[in-house]
Amino acid sequence: MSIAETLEIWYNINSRKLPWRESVSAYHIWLSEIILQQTRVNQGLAYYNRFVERFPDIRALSAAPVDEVLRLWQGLGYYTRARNMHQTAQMIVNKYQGEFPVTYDALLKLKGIGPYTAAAIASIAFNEPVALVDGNVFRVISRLYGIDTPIDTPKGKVVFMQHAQDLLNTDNPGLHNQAMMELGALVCLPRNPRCTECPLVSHCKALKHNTISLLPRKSGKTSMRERFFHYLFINHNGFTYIKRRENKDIWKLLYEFPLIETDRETDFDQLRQTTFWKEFFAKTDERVEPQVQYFRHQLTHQTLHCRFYTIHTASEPALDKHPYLAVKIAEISRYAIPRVIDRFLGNLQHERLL
DNA sequence: TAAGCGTGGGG
DNA sequence: TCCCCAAGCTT
Repeated sequence: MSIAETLEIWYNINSRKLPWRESVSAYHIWLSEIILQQTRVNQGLAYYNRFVERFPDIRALSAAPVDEVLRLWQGLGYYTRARNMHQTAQMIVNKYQGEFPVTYDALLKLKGIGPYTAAAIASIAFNEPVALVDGNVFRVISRLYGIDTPIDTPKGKVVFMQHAQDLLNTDNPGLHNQAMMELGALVCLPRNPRCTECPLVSHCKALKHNTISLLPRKSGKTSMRERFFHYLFINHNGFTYIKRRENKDIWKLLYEFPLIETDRETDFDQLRQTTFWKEFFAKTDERVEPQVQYFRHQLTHQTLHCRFYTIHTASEPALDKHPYLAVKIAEISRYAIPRVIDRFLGNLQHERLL
């Protein structure tokens, strides 16, 4: 029996039951694939269900304001995915009469759809014989064939893509692709893989050569940046102030409190000397609560040191130079906010309940 | 082309 | 606690 045949038999017995696997609609496949980019099934599942319920079809999604889409996406990370997904929905409704393109090449042209997602939709929804390569497939193939070419290089992408395409069962490409990923997700794990349960154990070069723990190989080299965020949580008669991040940085289009960013640890006195502070509080007297809440927030290539200063003011801060939005504190939940601000607000609520 | 983009879970 | 990793894409 071929590797592909063995794999499919295993998949038909062992695959997880997941909501998007109940559907063959390109919309559902697309939605799940965008959500699952760099995201575990367990983390994305609830988001998928919420999106399908709120936006049952692509027209509903295209008609929503981007702020609502981001609010629903809040907490999932990589927010560009939500913006691109929304734009693509509008493109498909306005230019393609609400119908997805049906080929890999055409799908690839849409925003937020790269080689992986185009192959996933084309093979699963439209039965096109294109292999896909994601993190799971890199792992399975590198071990199966004992390939130590680094996966995070242009050459690596070519090499692994070729092997994946050679291995593809063109009779049922969608099933085959999902089976490859499922094997990586359930059996061929990054650490402590379950080789005794693996249907391909007799074919596995890495197991034979005892190189499982060395594969897949990565070229490495990543740098870490430290940033210091000082958030001003204003309370003026139950109102606080927020603004949408518009620049090319993290959390684009998410809302946040007035922010003073520094490139090193900064104490409170230094903060009060900043131009922003002087301008912002020029017209009012600020009373800062003594306890400052600190959160260390870890991103992939940045460590954020976030301090939240709760500040009561007698009158409204100067909004002419700094166009912040006044919102009732109880109504912040209407806006999409970064996880670390959500954590801060959660702490507040928790303390008040105690 | 390499760097940047979030968050949560697990070892 | 720290580091790795996860159904990748964009610029």
